[in-house]
Order: sequence, then structure tokens, then C-alpha cells
Amino acid sequence: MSLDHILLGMLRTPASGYDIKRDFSEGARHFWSAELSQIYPALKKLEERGWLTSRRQPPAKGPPRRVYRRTAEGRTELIRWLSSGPRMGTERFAYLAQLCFMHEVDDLEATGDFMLELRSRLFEFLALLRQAESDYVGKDGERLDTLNAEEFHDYLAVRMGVRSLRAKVDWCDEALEHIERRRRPRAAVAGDRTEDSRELRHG
Amino acid sequence: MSLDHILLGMLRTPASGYDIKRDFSEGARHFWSAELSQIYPALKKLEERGWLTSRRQPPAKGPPRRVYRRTAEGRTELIRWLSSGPRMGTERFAYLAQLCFMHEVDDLEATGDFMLELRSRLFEFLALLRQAESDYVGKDGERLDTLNAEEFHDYLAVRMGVRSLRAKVDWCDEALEHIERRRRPRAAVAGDRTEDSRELRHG
DNA sequence: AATGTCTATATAAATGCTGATATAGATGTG
DNA sequence: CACATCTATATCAGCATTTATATAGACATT
Repeated sequence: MSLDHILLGMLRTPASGYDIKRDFSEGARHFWSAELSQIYPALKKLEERGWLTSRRQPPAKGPPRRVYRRTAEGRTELIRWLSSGPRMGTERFAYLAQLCFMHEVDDLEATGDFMLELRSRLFEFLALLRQAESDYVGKDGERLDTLNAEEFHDYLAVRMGVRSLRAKVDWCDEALEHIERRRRPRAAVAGDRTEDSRELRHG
Repeated sequence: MSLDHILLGMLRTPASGYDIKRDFSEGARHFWSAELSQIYPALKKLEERGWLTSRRQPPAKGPPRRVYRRTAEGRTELIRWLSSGPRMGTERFAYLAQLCFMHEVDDLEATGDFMLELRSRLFEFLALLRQAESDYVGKDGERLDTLNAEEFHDYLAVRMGVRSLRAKVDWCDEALEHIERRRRPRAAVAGDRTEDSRELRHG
């Protein structure tokens, strides 16, 4: 399972299940996500395997917490996972399936509405990632060299999200142009650039 | 569940469970995938709900097949799903998590090797999608206008795969440049363009 | 005749993941 | 003081998905 190893990775510093869930809703949310009902049993199982230890933390403030920390064996297992090559899980895009089947509606306006809505959702997510990106790098990239190893790797991961999301937003724009052209075939304009369209900026 | 509706969509023409699995391994593979052990019970359930009917086809050639076809109610349900707006499932990228945790290895060469391997896997997939793309459009797009509604929607879906995968391959190249620059800090060259890098072509 | 492969359906077991629910202390608001 | 909200842990039911296994006819090879 990937979640087990992702928990090992996230426990570079000790944390509770609740902390980890919060990380999924903030920093890590662009590459993985899990509910508390999955996190708590997973942590328990990892402790049984000896990859984590836990202790109840006295409630200095707030309700009692069970804080997990990674053992040496846990770190070894994490390194083993990292060294086993990139894990390429199956990607699933329900909205792409919907788009394919949209021809059954037999109304290109429905496809257009669908793509507009999709663009808006994707753009919303892109804005979040842009925000995360700007936390790492100054407005001209001058902060880039000062990142430590951990921040550098996080930055690379965020960049993939930004590039991938921007590609999808661009794709929405391209699709909308194709749809317009198909809806008004004789309104086609010479010199129309579809590929690498930059007409609609994302800033 | 999405799979139910995806099966409804794929059954525009009658097909057996085996046929559908083959489609997942060919055309539809870039947006969804399922095993036979999931497909057969799902089809049975859809038939019980009245969205599909099936009949055993006499074995003209080969073993007997159970062929499913969509009912009017099934089509109605599909249209309802398509009209309910884009389904935005959680995306999970185990390899991005691995990249984030890679700083624990404390050796940037390991990150570089990882990114090279990842690039190669992603590029392999990109090549498949490019092949699918070229089935829809001639080398200068002259075939584009001749596509029927079904082919047009499929084409749009393939385009998203191409754009998204290309963005990821570009990201790998960008990351590799960052890694090189970090490994040899004083070898940095003025005028180095990282953003929208097009040095390594994909053709 | 034996072997292997491809087509085809089917089920079981195990794992992965979501949504609902229960509990309870701490904190803030009216 | 009542009420809501946030923090925090935990479990259950159910749905989603993968892996393994069993069966069997058709066809090709050896």
C-alpha cells in the first residue's frame, strides 16, 4: 500500500493522526489524501510492525493526543520504498469519461457548458497550487537557491502540480475553441492558433 | 460509483465483459481502468437495476459470451450523470510523495535518477497517447473537421492526456535542470531559461 | 496425444477508501 | 449557563478495487 509509506514519510517529525489529516488538507493535498478513519488504523498497524512508536501526550492544552514517531526500522523501510523506483498508479479521470460520452446528449452547447464548469474547477485548484509555489520562491526566483533539501523537494512536487493543472486549463480553452469552431463552421478565422494557445492568461 | 456510469457509457453498442476489459486496455485506458473481477459483478448489478439487459450469445466461434446492451432507462441514467456536472475525484500521485520524501536519502543524485526513471515512464505513456491522437487527426489537422460527434469528443479527451503528459515530461526536464544546478552551484549559466523550457523536444 | 495460448465467465479473499456515528475535553460566544 | 465549535481519537458499515483462483471451449504447435 502507498498510504503506509506516505505516513512513514510524513512522520519525519512526530505527529498525531489528527496532525497528519491536517497536512493532507494543506501541504500534501496535491499528491495524496486520506480520511481519519483510514489514518488511525494505518498508524496502529505501522506501530505493530515496529515502524512507528507512540505515546500518549499529557494534555497540556486540549484533549489527549497520541503522538507517533518513526523508528529506525521505519526509516529503513521508507528508504527502501523510495529506492524501489517511481510508483505509477492508475490515474482515473471520471470527468474525461463524461466528456467522451457527452456526444450522446447530441448538443454541443452541453459539451461547452461542461468544459466551462470544468475549467473553473481546475483553475480554482491551480490558484491554490500557485499560492503554495509562491511560498517557496520569491517573485523572480531569487529565493530558490536558499531552499534547504526538504523545501527543494517539496518545491519540485508543487511545480508538477502547477504545470499539470495549467496544461489542463489550457486544454479546456483549446477544447472550447474547437467547440466554437464546430458550432459555427463558416465563422472559422484564418491564422487561428490552437496549439500552445496563450490567449487566455491565468494570472 | 463512477464505474457503473462508465460501463453505461461504454455500452453504446452491445458488448461482453471481456470486450469492455479490452477497451480499458486500449482506448479508454487513459481515463479509467478496471479488472474483470470488478466488471462482471458490476454488469450483473446494472442488469438487476434495469439499466442493462443481457443474453447469452450462441457460440458461433469460441466460448459462449454474455452480451449486455443498454436499456432506455440505462441511457436516461447516463444522461442524468452527464448533466450533473464534472466529477472531480481525488488525484493520487504516489511518485510525487516519493519525490517529497527523497530528501531523506540526502543524495541529490538519487533524486536525479528517480526523475530520469519517472521521465522515461511518463514519456512512454505520452507516446501511446500521441499514437491515439494521430488516429483522429491528419498530420496537419485537415481531418479534424470530418470527425463525427463521437470521434470529436474522444479526440478532445485524448488531447487532455497529451497536454497533461507533455506537461509532466517538461516538468521532469525542469526538475533535472534544477537538480544539476544545485549539484554544481558555481556552474550556473546566465540566461538559463527554466520556465517553458523547450530544449528537449518530444517528437 | 499433450501442451500451451487465447477467449470467456465467474467467484473468493484481501485490501483500499469513504461516510456516518460516538465520545469527550477545551474554547469561545451570546 | 447554554450552545456551538474546534481538537482529538476511535469504530463500523459499506463501497471500490486488486490479486488469486477455477473452469472450459477453441485453436495452434509439437
